[in-house]
Amino acid sequence: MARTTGSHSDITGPRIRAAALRLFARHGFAAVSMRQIAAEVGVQAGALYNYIPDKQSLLFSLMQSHMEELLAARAAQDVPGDALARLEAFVRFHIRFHLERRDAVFIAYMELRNLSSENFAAVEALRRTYETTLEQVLQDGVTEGVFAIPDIRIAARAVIAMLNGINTWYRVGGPMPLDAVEAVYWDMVRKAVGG
Amino acid sequence: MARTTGSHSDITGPRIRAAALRLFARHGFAAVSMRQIAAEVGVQAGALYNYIPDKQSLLFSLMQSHMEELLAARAAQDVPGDALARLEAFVRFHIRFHLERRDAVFIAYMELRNLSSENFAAVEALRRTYETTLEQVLQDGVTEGVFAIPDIRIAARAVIAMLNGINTWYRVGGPMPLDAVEAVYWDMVRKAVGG
DNA sequence: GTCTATACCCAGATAGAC
DNA sequence: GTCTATCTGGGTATAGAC
Repeated sequence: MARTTGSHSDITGPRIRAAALRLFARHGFAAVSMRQIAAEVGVQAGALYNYIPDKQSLLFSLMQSHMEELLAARAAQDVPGDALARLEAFVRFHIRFHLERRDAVFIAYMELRNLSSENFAAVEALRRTYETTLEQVLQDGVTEGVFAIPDIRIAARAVIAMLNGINTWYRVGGPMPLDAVEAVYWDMVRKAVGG
Repeated sequence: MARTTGSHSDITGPRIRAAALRLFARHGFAAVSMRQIAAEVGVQAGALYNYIPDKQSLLFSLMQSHMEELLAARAAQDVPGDALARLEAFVRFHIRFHLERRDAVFIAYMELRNLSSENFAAVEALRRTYETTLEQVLQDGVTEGVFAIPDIRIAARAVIAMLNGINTWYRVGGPMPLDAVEAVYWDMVRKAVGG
């Protein structure tokens, strides 16, 4: 018979993170209480502090993990090749990765102002690194003569902003297959950079 | 000599709205207290309730006003003409309007989940109406044969998302003139729709 | 219309028993 | 590692004097 009290260190930690991710995404960091998170996990509020030093560290940890997973996945995905193919791969990767992690993506964009300045700087550095991986592809394409882009940095931001917009309206299981979404956005991105 | 207490109904109301707009944009709706707003205005918290029924009505009112001003400005700006010119006008209008009202724009996009379902529906309808004014231009351009767009609705959303991204990085008074920003984004939008 | 005072409730975080 | 109990502070909103 299961104990209702005792040691659960290896499962409670991840469950706290999962519950916080869901609740922060749904209601916002400031609107979610530690007691709500604890209730979702099935422990008392005080028990959370065996796993996290405070609420804000929990937020930062969630954002940092998300960004690091994003960067790792991006690094594994960006294989050598011509710039046009690499840009298409970026677009499709970005769409899929971000649709698979809506909660984390939502938090990463909406809760930046709830980070301390040091934590903000750390997350911002990771975000900037991701942006740079796209800039590199765009720059290579310009060098190869296949892209026509007046401002690389702005173009990278514009592409990412455009793709991030998908999360606000696309519903998995809806009428439009993911492949079709990718194709439509890839068409627009390709044209926008003159490819 | 100025009274420190008494009647100020015609100035206190707007000051409450201005303070709330600024504080909500900076710290988030849930993180801002009525006491903070009152302190910013220079009254006690209880006095706020002479002007607003509750905190959420204040948020809704700010968002609704913003969207209505946006729609009014858009209606005044969209003059007849060829689709390419109207699209350029939309892009330049959207950029300028949104950069001039960063706080309201930020709130309108970030605080939707803090609205009651009725209030959310009202704001969403206004947002959708704005989106439709862009769709109309895109549709006209396709009909005229000057645009090549696989999906009008997605294209409109993509353009708006791309342009909204400007607010996250552009700083008025920074190294880049507004004209240059408009030109770069117009170049990308024009190409993206095949114009 | 604004004030003071307060009702009522919940927040984050900690202490010490088990 | 989790519990119960609690500290301390602050939240929205209202009541009634001025």
